[in-house]
Amino acid sequence: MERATRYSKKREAILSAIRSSDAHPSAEWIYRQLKPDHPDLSLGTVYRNLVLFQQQGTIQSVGVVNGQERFDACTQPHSHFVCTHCGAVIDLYQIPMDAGLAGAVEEIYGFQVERPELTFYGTCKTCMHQKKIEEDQVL
Amino acid sequence: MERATRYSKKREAILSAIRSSDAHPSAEWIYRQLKPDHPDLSLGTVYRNLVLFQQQGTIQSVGVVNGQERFDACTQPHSHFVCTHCGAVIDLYQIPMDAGLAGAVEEIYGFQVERPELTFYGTCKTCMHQKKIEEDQVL
DNA sequence: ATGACTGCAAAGACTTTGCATCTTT
DNA sequence: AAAGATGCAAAGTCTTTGCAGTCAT
Repeated sequence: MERATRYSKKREAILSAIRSSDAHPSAEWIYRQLKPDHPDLSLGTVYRNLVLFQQQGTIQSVGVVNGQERFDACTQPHSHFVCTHCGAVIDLYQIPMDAGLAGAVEEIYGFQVERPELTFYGTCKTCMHQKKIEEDQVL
Repeated sequence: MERATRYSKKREAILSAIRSSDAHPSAEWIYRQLKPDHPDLSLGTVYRNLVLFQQQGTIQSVGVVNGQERFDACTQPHSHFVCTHCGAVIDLYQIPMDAGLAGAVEEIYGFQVERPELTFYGTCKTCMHQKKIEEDQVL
């Protein structure tokens, strides 16, 4: 038995905020983003709706970065890059995920794969420049 | 200037606990594992050493599962399976990671890749059996 | 009117940290 | 003796939740 879902202005705004960003926002980011136009928005509502969207399959978590869970409105399989310096999460649409691997996992190990995730951790362009500047200053 | 590290019995025990398990333990798991033989061990020490091991490159985080960070003493690139039902994290040594992709990310996007991570989320064998039993009971 | 949605604040879970004490070198 | 490592407990962060009031249907 599923619980009925009603329309809610704030829910719509929350989903819209996620969809309009490619930064893979956190709950806190969404909250700060919407607070000016929705002064009575509460963080609890953001969290509750994030749970709902995930249950619906409308959004997906892309993992926890620096202690905060990050979300993606694009639920098609695609790769990500996570900058370990600034915490940026960036879509890598040009890096293909081998579609056959999920099937291989199911065959070889007998697991049921719901979602593959290919993520690269490292330093983004901006932070590389920043690091270079800092190094030059020290030398 | 680096800070010197001295020998410590507990540090050794913590690393050994991680190395002797293939379950990708959490801080809590390590703590409970060692507590019987080290009654005066504190959770803070476990956390502090986990940070140290990661800085040294001795261990790696494999991400946060059900709110708890999980660690791996095997720092060679290899794939993982995460069961979203029981939280198990399992090595997939037979699922190769395309070694060329990291290079492609660096070339195409100009990022510096330090670590690729290929993870499959789904239901493990044990939980699939469990689910089947539950479904049969309902019907 | 009913049941879903929300704000608010308290509670929870996990992790970090300050300080006094103990260990290693 | 000097500096690192630890225990303990408090504090910090992020997230969840109970309850009373509000809103959609």
